[in-house]
Amino acid sequence: MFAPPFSKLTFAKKQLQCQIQIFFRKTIMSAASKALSQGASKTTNNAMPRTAITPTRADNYPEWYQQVVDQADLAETSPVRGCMVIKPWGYGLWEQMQQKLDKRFKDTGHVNAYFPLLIPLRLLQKEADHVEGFAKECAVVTHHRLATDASGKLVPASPLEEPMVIRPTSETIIGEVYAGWVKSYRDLPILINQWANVFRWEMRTRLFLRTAEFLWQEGHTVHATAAEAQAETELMWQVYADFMQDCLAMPVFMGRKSANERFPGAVESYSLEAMMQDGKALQMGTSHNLGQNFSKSANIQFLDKDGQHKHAYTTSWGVSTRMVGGLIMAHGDDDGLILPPRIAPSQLVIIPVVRDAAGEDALLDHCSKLASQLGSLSYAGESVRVHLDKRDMRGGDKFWEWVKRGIPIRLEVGLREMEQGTVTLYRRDQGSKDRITLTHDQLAQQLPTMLQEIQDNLFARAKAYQQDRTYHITNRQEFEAIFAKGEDGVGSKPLGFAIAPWAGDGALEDALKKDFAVTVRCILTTPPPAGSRCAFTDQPAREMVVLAKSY
RNA sequence: CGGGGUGUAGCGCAGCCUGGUAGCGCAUCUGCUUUGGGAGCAGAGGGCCGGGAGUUCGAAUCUCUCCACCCCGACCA
Repeated sequence: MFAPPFSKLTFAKKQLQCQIQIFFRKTIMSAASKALSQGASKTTNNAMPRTAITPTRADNYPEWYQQVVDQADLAETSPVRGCMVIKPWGYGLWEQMQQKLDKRFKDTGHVNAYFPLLIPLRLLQKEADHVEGFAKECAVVTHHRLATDASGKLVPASPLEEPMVIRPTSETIIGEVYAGWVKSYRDLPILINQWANVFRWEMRTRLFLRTAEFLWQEGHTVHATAAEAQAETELMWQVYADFMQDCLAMPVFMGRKSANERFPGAVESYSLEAMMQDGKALQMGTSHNLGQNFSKSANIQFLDKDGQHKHAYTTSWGVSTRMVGGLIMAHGDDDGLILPPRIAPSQLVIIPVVRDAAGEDALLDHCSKLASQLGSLSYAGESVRVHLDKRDMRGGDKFWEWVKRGIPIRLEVGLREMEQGTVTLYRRDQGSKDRITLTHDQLAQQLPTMLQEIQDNLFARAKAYQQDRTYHITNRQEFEAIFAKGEDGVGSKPLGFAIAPWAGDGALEDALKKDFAVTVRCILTTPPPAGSRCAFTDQPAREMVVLAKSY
């Protein structure tokens, strides 16, 4: 066994500096290179507990995020620039989100429909602000055929008379269609949602957080009055908030968007802002009151009860696969993903501990029965989702794989448990070695409660973190304590959200963005305390804003 | 679109300066040993070295030229 040249280690220097130093001293070089090539620490040193994910959140948050996406088997980059492959465990998460949201949409009177992927250029052209907002990031289809050139290569042929854009969002095409549907006040309201993919030519992409193509839902509604449209916008905003808190166990700040941050073409945008564990904000969803902007550009008119032709009022609202990224960064730890039970694709995994072939069949049979027994229980109005992991792998590998995937509960069942009629249970919201032994009856009795405990626990943790990192500030010095970098590259307070009385304008927002990379995430609905003054301009405060760095 | 970098086995890399047709770790497969935790030992399979052209007896290595991707900026759910 000889030591490999140091250069071999350089690529991972950043993540593994600490480990490398230890390894060098101990000259366990084979262990080190093994660890490096797996992108995971294999240290056996007690002084530094081994984590399933390397680096840790504290060491390198962005890299930790990428590793979790990889190690939890959620998604990977694809051969297509900027586009991801969502793998079954990641897609399962999205399916759970879809299911829960869809129910809420239906419960509030909406129905689903589907509109075309391609949008003729002239439609996009119609709304000026909208054009300006999306023009730079559209993929454009210009040909409708492929031909082979002299060298046998496929080349686009037959140019389209009018190019089409791949929808970056569907306001324009849906507006065009709605214009044909709406004639009378009797046709209103229209309450439609679409589950779809959209495409935006993003410069820099990160799995789930910003990819060129992503999956989302977009609700598009039409109303007879401004008040109805406003009510719809706020209703769906609230539906999102309930979903995020109840299912994703994520607390959010809710507020209006400033003119700078508003959706192109909207009169008012309302957002939900969640805090990630690095103190940065992630916009989890938006609900827009589009006023008459799109109904005028698409000519959505109706004959009202009073015999007058009027332009309708429209709204749109959406959330995307980006929420998966938010979920990872809100709940994950240094051992990987942690999933709230309500949206976990599987809530419980049974890992049979097989010692030798002798008892294997009986054990698997025993576990299958246990799985169906547990699967017949219900939690949060649904059957408990149980997975039996029968794969022919070593137990330890399976154990850690499920830790990294974030499954809420792991059960181990070996011959010993089988004989005793017990299981060994581990909760993902507790230490990876913390286990309890339960009889089947105890388990069946306690499981639903335990799932809810995990759900509540995750929310409470996220909420505590959010509150801990939310600072109420009244002046610029307090702002800079959070966001201005000192000599060591960090502020004197941990990065987080600042809530400030505000009387600023777009120019001030631009300045804060330029100097501190901080933006107004949203304008809270709560008014500023009487007599309070803007933290930056010292003018009488108009409103309270949430300031943060964001994804 | 500006600045920098990288393309060698599934993944991560070495080899290139000083040309002699390819190596390491992990992963994979097989056997034995292990087994309440992310194994051990032994063996095996896997690469026209991003594409093309040139120099040369000979190119992963030198020259030219394309192409792709990554990082930093401008943009964003």
